[in-house]
Amino acid sequence: MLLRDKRAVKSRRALIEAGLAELPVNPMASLTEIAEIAGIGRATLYRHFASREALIEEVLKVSFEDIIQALTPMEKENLRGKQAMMRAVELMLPLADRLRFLSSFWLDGERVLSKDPRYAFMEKETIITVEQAKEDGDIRKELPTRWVMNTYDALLFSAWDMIVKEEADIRDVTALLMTTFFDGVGPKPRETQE
Amino acid sequence: MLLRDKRAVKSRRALIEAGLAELPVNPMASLTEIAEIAGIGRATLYRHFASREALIEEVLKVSFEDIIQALTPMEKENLRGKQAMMRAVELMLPLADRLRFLSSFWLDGERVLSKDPRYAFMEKETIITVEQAKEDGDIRKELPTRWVMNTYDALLFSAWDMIVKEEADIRDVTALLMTTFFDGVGPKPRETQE
DNA sequence: TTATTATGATACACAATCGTCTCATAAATC
DNA sequence: GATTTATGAGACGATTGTGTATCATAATAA
Repeated sequence: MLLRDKRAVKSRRALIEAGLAELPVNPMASLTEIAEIAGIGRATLYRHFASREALIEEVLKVSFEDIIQALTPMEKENLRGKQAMMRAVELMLPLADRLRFLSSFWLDGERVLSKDPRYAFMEKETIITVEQAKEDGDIRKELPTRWVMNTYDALLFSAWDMIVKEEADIRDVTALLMTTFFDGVGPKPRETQE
Repeated sequence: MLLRDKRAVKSRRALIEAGLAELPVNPMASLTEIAEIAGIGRATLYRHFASREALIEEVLKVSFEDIIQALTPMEKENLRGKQAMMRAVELMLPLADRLRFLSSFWLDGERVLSKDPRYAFMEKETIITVEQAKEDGDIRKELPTRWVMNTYDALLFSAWDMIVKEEADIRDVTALLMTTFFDGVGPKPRETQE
């Protein structure tokens, strides 16, 4: 299955999308179910992925790749600290389903996403950015970087949750996220940004 | 199995604890595995719980009950708004494993926790408290209550994550949570309290 | 057009899980 | 101490998921 054929590309994509959508909601979904959701025969699933593990691994890979790819525009923008964090939110929110998939495997048995080198890469970038924001005075220095990062991630999922439930659109949620993150929910929003 | 016997009480408790600990990490865990973790024979598990579903339902029930019970001291304290939210965090954080279990079944297939009447009860209380805080000027009125609640929940899990990883103790995390929630991570923490 | 290739359907063996049952044993209740 | 009751171990059939194989068909590539 070398993906030279239109059909193979389409099948593969459908299977990955099915896994991406179904596995976080129903982690016990059988490969039969996933194939059905993808609208593809079970046998074909096995032609593309040797096992359940292989499918999950592939969905993880695609999720990481998509997120990193979504962030590539930032390479040329030379943002730092707070500005970089705001831009990253904007770019990642449309891919919240990928983030959800990653988070649903956050603690999954053997896998332990926090030890994945791809996660480590993204984490390292975030640490740098948070510490820039601290230097710039946009984040209080006495807050542990780990806590700030957890908060950042937590708010991203909170934002995603509102988007999928259609309680707000991406624009609104991005604004809510940034103001809550930097200013909290308390009164009198401050001018912390230029 | 009417729980008049010491042994039955102990077995039941062990099984629920095993489910509470294992299912969020490994949602595909078989009942054999859960029985082993509990240190109890598989046959005995079936004597207590008719099925996997029944076990999960029971763990959910116990989780809800424990959380609500942990919050009972507040009935006599007559707190409102921000004060009530801070106190609730303090009381709930030690039960973060229960919260984690609930959250891991947040979107689980048929269940959809957000439609559970027990969840609806807790949610209703939270809505009231958040709106009190808005009236009191402790939370900005222009923020959607739904967003504020999501943020609150998200930070609770963020806090729990640091606790289980032993990156901070409950006291520190409670303080981080409250300051981040009400003041954000930005500079110059304000005097929003009393 | 012709040759190639992915696909769906189906059948298959294998393993794991499920849920029930029995029976001897050990612990509890009385 | 006598009786009741929960337990562990094991056997059991039924069901379900897994992974492989085959074959006719339809879409693609050449």
